[in-house]
Amino acid sequence: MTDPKSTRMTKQRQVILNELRKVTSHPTADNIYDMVRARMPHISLGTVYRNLELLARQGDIQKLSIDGDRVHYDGDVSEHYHIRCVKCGRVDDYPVEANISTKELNQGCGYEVAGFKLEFSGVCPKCKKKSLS
Amino acid sequence: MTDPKSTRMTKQRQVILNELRKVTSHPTADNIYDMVRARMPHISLGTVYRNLELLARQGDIQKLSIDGDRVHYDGDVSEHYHIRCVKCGRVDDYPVEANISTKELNQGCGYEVAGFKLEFSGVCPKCKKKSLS
DNA sequence: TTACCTGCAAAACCTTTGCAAGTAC
DNA sequence: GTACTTGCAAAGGTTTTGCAGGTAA
Repeated sequence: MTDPKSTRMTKQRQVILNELRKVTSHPTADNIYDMVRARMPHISLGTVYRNLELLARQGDIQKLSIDGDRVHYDGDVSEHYHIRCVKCGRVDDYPVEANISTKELNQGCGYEVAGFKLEFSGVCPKCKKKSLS
Repeated sequence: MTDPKSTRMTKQRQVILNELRKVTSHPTADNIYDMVRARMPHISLGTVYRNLELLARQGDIQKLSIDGDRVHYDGDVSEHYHIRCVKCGRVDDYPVEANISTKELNQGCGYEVAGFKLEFSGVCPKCKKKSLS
């Protein structure tokens, strides 16, 4: 896939973006496919993937791809961090300040450092309850 | 796959561990398959995956699964961080101190926090050169 | 009008798994 | 002897892609 020179706001793209901005649940591509199909039954999964990729490249959404498991998407592009449940895979926002300044980054091993990813892991409230019973 | 009650040090497992400890290159399962096949031509890729999983669960090696791309493995289990080249996917050690204390972690959003993953991204020296020409 | 985009289905890709034979302990 | 492990090959699940017809600007 090569980058297009310009992009168009198609109905599909708009609906995907809307649905994603509407929730705080960090859905996977498949989740988003389901959400969007409720409004647009004939959309294809391929289109969902193509648009998520494009929107992420444009900076309209965020791709959360930490930890091997499948990719999650976030309509909130402001700087914040996440926590993933090791039992069920659920992803939530995690309010913490990371004092890693990007200024001090360009010092190691010859890389042109661009940024970092930080993700927490743990057991979510629901799974905590479940393991008690 | 359920955890075995005890594990045996098979030749395959030993060679995989040796090869991984020998390098600092953070290879993927496929890379390791190639490395091991040089010494043990009949080993199967399935065996490599099974052993990497098991060794990681035992804490003998580290699984680096940040950032969507395929999983890399690290024979060095001491605490340190990594940087991944956004162009070629290469993974190197990145010497930085992260002052995120695990004590302050159990405060957010009802999770039982277990840990965090931190990975840097940038352009590696080779790819920097390439993009200049 | 013309890139860009879509739906569909097939392909690609990495990883996991079932099974019968082999092996560490 | 008996779990644990292997090689092989097939299956699994997610993501990507080719193509011909559609559509935003």
